[in-house]
Amino acid sequence: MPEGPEVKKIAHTLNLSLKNNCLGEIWLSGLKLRKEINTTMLKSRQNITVTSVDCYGKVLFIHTHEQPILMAQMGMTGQLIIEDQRALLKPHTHVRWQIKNTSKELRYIDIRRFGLIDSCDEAKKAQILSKLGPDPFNLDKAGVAKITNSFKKSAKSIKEVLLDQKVLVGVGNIYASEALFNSHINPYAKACDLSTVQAKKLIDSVISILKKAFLNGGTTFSDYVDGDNKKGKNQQFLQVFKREQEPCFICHTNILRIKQSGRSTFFCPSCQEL
DNA sequence: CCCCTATCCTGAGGGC
DNA sequence: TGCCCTCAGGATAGGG
Repeated sequence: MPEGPEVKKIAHTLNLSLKNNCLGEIWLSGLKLRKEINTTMLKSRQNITVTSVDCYGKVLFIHTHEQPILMAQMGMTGQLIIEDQRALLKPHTHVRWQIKNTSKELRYIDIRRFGLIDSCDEAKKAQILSKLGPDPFNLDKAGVAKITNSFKKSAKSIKEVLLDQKVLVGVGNIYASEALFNSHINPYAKACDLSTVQAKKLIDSVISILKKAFLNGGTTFSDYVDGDNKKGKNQQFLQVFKREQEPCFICHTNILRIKQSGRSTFFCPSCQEL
């Protein structure tokens, strides 16, 4: 569910409430997520102080005084929230960490169980990051060149390439459609056919759209909430996503929905002519 | 190597 | 009311 801006917002809010706090007793539902949770590892992580929470793309890291680092991926419906110990448990709560010397706990909730709770040491983390593309939230010239180069090497549609976390991180199904609309690029266009100017414009659109989404607290359609259980506001500002058969805000042509690799893409056939 | 599909899950919503 | 279908913000294994 959450894309880059949402995960970044979760990391940001969790960092504020977890930093310098100690994760205490842990409770597990016992159900399997995308992969089996390593119970032994998690139990060995009890009574460890959190130093910071951050993320790279859609992967969230809870750093602690000792390794390994806790790692979370939210999949489609994952939530990582701080709640009062006595607050009613949401259905599908799978992991709870008591936060020592407070009345709060950290909870992982995941309806569809496509997420992951795992751990890694610094070496494994570096290995994971090395397989991922540049981060639009922190892009330098080399990063832009790397992304442009990936576009040039792919005959797949630009929409599909934007979703590939090896090309760049943080773009999911919502922001792929939004970025293509913003840069007037047709989602069917082959990535390798983009001109240098188009590629540059698209990368700029991705950066501004992800940053704006983060500042708006993320996009909430059904489940997404940040670490404080707060919904986002960015859904109010979407231009094409989930607007099938509604008029384009620019030219009033009806927005179309198509399928690419089994996933919906929304675009304006007039503003984004092939 | 690339490309495509099926798959992991639950729940909401539409048509009949 | 219920049943069956499609759809959903992600990522990966496995076949061709």
